[in-house]
Amino acid sequence: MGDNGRVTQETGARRPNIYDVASAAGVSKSLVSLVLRGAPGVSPARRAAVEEAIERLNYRPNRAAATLAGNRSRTIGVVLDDYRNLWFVGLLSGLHEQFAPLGFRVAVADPSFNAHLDRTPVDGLMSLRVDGIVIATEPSEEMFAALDVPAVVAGNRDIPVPGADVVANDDLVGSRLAVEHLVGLGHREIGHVTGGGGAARLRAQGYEAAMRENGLRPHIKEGQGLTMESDGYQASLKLLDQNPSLTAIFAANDTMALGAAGAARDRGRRIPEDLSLIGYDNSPLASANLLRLTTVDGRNEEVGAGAAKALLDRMKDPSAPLRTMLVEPELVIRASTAAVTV
Amino acid sequence: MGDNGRVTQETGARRPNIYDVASAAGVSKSLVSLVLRGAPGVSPARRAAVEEAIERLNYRPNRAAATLAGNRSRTIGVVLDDYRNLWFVGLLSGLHEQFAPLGFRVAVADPSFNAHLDRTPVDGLMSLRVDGIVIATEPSEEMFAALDVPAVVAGNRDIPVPGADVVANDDLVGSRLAVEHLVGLGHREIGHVTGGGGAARLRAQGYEAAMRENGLRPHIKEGQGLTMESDGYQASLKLLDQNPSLTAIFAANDTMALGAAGAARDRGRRIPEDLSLIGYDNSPLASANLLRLTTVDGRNEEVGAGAAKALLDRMKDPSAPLRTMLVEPELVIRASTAAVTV
DNA sequence: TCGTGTTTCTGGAGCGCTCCATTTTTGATT
DNA sequence: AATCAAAAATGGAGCGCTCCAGAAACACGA
Repeated sequence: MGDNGRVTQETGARRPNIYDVASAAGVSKSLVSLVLRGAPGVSPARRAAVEEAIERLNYRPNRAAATLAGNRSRTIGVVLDDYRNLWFVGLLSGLHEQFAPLGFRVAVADPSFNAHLDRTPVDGLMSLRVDGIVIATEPSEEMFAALDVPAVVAGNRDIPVPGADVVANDDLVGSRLAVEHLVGLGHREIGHVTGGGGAARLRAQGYEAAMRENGLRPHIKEGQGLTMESDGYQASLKLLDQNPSLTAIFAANDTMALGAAGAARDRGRRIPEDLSLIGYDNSPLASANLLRLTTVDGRNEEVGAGAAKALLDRMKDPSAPLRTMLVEPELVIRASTAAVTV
Repeated sequence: MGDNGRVTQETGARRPNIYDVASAAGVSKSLVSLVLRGAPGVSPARRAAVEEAIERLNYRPNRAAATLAGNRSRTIGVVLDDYRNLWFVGLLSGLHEQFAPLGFRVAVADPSFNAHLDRTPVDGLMSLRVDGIVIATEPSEEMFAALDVPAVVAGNRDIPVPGADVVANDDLVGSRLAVEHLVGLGHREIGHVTGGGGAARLRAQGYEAAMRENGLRPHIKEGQGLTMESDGYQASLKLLDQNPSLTAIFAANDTMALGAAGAARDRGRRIPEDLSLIGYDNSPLASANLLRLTTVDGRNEEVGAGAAKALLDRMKDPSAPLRTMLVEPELVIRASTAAVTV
């Protein structure tokens, strides 16, 4: 008993391996391996027999063994910084879209988790023997010290990196889009709220340049912490209090824009009637009906797809010169910006 | 040249393995293995020698080999459903907090990714040879078909599961907290917006029961799709239009509450003056200054910690009876609810 | 000095695959 | 039917570890 038909793994029952499948299908283990990897040059009859045996035994390949034997994991590691900032969602789907058809998996690591076991998330991925790494957080020296496979930095382009290609949206252009949209609506007194972190730095820089080009005086307020909602709120309050003539705020990202919207509400400024507001990222937040936020779309899916391509190129030719690829951002106009009322 | 001091891995240079470390430290590979695993009973002198060699050679253990040889990966897999619904963030940190000290990693899989390579995310984790699985999405039959290690379902408790413990917040109690808070503020006409999915179903059920207990008539409106912002918006619009006398809305989660807030604004209802609003999850969204949303905190960190404990218990004793553990939710009162004005 | 237990250290076997060189089978062409 | 190239299938070696049984080193009292 307990052994009939489809095998339900009971305690102690050894998991079937490639040899079990081979003998069940009446072929060699090597042939099973070929079928598993979808290799060409296997006769349809044998392939079907192997597949049937796999199904019947409820066989699952052991990826640890495959990785060890092949010295490659067919996995791409992605280093994230914070799950709460949703820009990575598009990035992941762009990466996945490119890698999946090639048989590569995408594995995610974030710095806060597993910190006890590895010095950096890169360490963790290295010991998984990933075939490539996408760094979607602010890159640091020690990450690159541990690096041993092709890498590409996605999203951050202000920090010079020793040995990685860079793919990002063009934050400078994005900021210009935002400023010019507001200027086109007649705004002259435009504030910017920002925070720590690479992309934010570039966005502030782009804002400042665009303002000067338009002959306008920049007003930048940096939140205490990073680029969270509360930082956007605090910075916006200060901005509004110090410059009552402000008619528009450009926030370094949508989350900070949410904070800015809170500050506007608390200061009795209606959006967009009394204050235009514009964000960055085109996150799910921006399309919420309460905000209907005009925002800069960094096209993170394209950034992800570009990162995937850069990684694949580098895996083919590790000695090719390092490249930086910039994705052109787009302005998404919703209801949080309006012509300035005199 | 290119061989001085700290070894920077060049193309073609074989990665150091446990034997390289052993001979560099003048010990056996077995001793290196012991040091790597932090085993007791290694003399301080040898331990130091090994650690020095590891550092000098820039050695990284090969987890594939360790997993294969030990027939365990010291990794717990987590199946997520959607990165955009942030309730999982607390869950992950609760899980991690418990597992990290025990030397277990936490690996995340989500259904949409790697779908081409595996039939279910559980398949993917199984071939990684995870030592346990936390299912943080709506469990399905086929997930359990592939299962071969201890599993616990976290967050969803309405679906009966064949072979897994369940840890969740008590949605029925949470809904009651919400309704009673509103009733205490004098509300009688309280609507509920909900959507598809297990937790939502229970929350609606709890709402209905609590309403009836208080002698009130329930008003439930389900969005077209799932439990996203737009579903909350649409359902709330209908609710408000059909029941103009409504003074409060309880949303199945914070994201839907954001949608409800949009609907309220579009119908000229101020929050909380004209309409009280209450959410569920206590996500980062709820604390945003624009919303200051009263919400039910499902205490996801505790759910995560509980799931970890359940999993560890089951790893020790696979034959123990299945358990369901419920975490008591808490009401977080912010500024979106107020006494009803007559 | 010699046991005798305890702690520390070691070599061998084997985990389940991939890769490769080789063998077997197939099928086209004389 | 004989020959030969191409296609399909195979067996062996080895990836880098863990685990285990046993060897070596050490501690301590008789």
